[in-house]
Amino acid sequence: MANGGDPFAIPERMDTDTDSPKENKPENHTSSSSPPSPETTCTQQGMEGIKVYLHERELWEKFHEVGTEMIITKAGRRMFPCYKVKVTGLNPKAKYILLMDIVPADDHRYKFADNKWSVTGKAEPAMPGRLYVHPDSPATGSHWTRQLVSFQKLKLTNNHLDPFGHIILNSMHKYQPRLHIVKADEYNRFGSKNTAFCTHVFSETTFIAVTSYQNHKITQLKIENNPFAKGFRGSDDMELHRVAKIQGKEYPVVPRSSVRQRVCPSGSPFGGEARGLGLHPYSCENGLRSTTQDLLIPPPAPYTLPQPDTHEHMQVYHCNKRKADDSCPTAENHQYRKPYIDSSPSNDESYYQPSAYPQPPLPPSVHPPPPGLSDSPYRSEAGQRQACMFAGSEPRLDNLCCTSWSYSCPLTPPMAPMTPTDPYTTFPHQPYSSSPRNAQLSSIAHQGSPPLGDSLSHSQTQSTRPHQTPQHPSPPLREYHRYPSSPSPPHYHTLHTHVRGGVPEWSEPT
DNA sequence: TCTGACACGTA
DNA sequence: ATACGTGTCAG
Repeated sequence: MANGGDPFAIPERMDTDTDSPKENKPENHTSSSSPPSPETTCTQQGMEGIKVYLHERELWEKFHEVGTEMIITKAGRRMFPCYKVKVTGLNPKAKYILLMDIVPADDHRYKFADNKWSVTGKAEPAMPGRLYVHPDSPATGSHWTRQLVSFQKLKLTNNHLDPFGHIILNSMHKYQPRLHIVKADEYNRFGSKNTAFCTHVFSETTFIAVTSYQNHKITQLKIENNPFAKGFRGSDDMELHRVAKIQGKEYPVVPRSSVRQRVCPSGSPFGGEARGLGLHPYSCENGLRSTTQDLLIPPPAPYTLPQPDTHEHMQVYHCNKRKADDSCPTAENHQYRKPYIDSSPSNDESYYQPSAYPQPPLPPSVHPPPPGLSDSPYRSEAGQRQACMFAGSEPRLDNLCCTSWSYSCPLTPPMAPMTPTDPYTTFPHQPYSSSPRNAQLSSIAHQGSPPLGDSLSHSQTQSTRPHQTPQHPSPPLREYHRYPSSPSPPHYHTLHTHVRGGVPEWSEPT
């Protein structure tokens, strides 16, 4: 195993990709010059025609060719390149929830040695899947298509007990970010039998989580392209010196950015010889579409996440921040804002609020938002709201409901055997329960949810080109165990964003 | 491997 | 000016 192939490559992907990618490119294609390719296409009940284009794909590809690394820290670290997409094909009047999750790309643990990544063992149990709901959600198609949708505020952490709602990852493991577009119903809810959603995967966004950069090439790419790292950029001369130095020659002047690692002149370390990891430079293809059921189906054992039981494992966070998301301005009328964590850390992160949580089981009907939810801070603070996070062993979009966040235990059986070592199996998530909202949410959570799966309609698409093993013909997602078809965990998640009078008015900034 | 103080940069 | 996003570096 191992590296033999391409560590970076994603194991079987659902490749049903079909649609030809590079065809219709929207004008707005955010990514500059390159192949436009509509990286994705959704097809299904109301989701057909939706296309998603990865912004700055060329930049992603540069990183991908080298083997993208994303730093994970206890406090949470943003991703760079930032995950931004251009979405087209949405019904201007319909409301959608856009969210992301990051799933294991495979079952391996990696190491970086000899200037290349290689498999060094079996992956740790997957962290509970957390969903990062774009702070503008829910919003109209018009809103989402008007401008780039940025997930720049999303943060990655290696803290399994992270209280901020950041996405939890294991260091030295490879991951695949995914974007989900969920259609909300007229009440801004979703999760009903007819809820439609589609999933978009850009293979060039796969990365290995690290606590410190391993490949110096990646460090340099980050420094060269991330504005916040400008301080580490050196002059050309310095760069020359730096390079020379790392190559073994000594020079008097060395930029700060200089380093601890040697540059590897050839090829991408990632995948060792697997230069062509198969993953890169391709435009995304679309076409993957699975039925609702596919998504609902629990991932194969290997991929499964812990606990079947759990409410305790589900978490939904909502982040209310003081500032509007840079790229995603939102409504200004917030009425509420409060930290949900007692011991909240001082930064604004403290405004993340887990909306739902483990709680006692509840009544089945989730849809009418539980009292109180309507007033929840969620909606309010729209302008400040940063994002919502969902967490669970395996989030399931199909269970999301957008009027309030909540989850319930699924009918679905546990996805898989829980791993004893999984921290989440035992982590109580107590911190969150302090929030009233949480209580309410939780109250909704856990109820048995209808087998949404069956009726849930959605479509999935994947931008990646089919590479490697096309052996799995159909339900791509399911076959890939480390790559669940949907963020679906064993629980039932419901998202409720405050609704007033039935239909919240998410203002759409211009 | 991982952590946290640090300088330096953006916004 | 403040807040906070960066990689560095020593431990």
